[in-house]
Amino acid sequence: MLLEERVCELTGTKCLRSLEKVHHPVSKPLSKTRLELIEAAGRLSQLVGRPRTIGQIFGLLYLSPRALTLDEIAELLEISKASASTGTRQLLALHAIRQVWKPGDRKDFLEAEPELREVLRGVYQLFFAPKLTKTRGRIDLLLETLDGDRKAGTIDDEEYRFCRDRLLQMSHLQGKVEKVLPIAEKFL
Amino acid sequence: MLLEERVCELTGTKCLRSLEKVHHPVSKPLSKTRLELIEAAGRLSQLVGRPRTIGQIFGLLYLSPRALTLDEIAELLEISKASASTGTRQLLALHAIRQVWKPGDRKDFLEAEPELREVLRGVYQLFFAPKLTKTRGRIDLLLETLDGDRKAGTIDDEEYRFCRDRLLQMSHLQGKVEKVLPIAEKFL
DNA sequence: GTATTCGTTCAATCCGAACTGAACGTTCCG
DNA sequence: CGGAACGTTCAGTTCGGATTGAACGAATAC
Repeated sequence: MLLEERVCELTGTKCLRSLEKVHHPVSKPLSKTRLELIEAAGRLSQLVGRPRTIGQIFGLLYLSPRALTLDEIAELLEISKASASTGTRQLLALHAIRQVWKPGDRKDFLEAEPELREVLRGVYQLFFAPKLTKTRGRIDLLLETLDGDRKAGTIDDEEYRFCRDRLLQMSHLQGKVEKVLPIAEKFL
Repeated sequence: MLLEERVCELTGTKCLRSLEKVHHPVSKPLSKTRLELIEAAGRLSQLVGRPRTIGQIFGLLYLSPRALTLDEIAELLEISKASASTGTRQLLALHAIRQVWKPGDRKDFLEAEPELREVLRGVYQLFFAPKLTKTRGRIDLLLETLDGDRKAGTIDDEEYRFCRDRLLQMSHLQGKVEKVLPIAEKFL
């Protein structure tokens, strides 16, 4: 096997790293279905601007009949344990997955929240909703900034009225979105 | 000024490129309000996984009392004309901005769609809706793949039933989302 | 005709987020 | 006590998408 000696620049310690595409010995090969869902979930995840790993981990767990450990996740997805750790913690924060403990085993076992509605709810409540309320504050701030701009003489009256009108429109839509989304969620 | 000679690797032609941070001579400095909205729109854009430039261009145009040309957009946002071009074309595809032509001027003038609801509608219809229907197809395909997995003996009956159940749940939620979103849009 | 002035396209570069290996803190076991 | 087995953290690297300069085609101007 082709190997490369690497020196950790921080500590000076050495390690060997394989240059070949290592084929991790998978405990039990994943079915085609699971592999495809993992890929699809990964794409979906990065479609909405999240790291691909997050989606992959959830996809893996969602089709997993039993809870998996961090090491199993890392092995099955062929990612580092570090990635698996950060990914699972993010998913835990979103309430998309849960930790379960098995008696007599120190490992954390992870399983997907089975109710997809809850997952969506978590993503909305903990990810989108905060951004929405922040946006509201920012628009209000912009209206003040605009008044400042006029007083400072940076803009003329026509531009002032124009911008004010548009900012108010933004504020209006923002308010409606904030009202409609929770209602829509009820109908899922 | 610090200059660097660069040779285009494709054609062998040479050019000088400034290494200093060039401070473009802005035709008319933007007001603080517009600058802040541009920044916020840029962040919002990359929050949902789109390039920052897209949001910035829309933000600029939305608070612009008059339509702007490609060159003005590039100059005001301090981005290349190439970026401005690709960005505006994406926004045009989403119906978020429009082209207007002024008699006796060869340039394209660009202005934001004033009705934000229309912008949202465009983003949904032309960006999200296609992904949603594709997802439906993909879930159906996964159900077939799952049958294949069982026949191939890759999975046992228990795993088959488990995965089938979860895939059906996905299908169910997907259907509901596809129904609810257009209705929610009506209420904006 | 040739020379500009547009917008677009494309290979190459750049940049930042995602990922990684190694170190670390903790807990459990002998 | 070690030391092994965990999960987490962090500096450093990788990598893919955003961005760019240059080339290009089309339309106009001279």
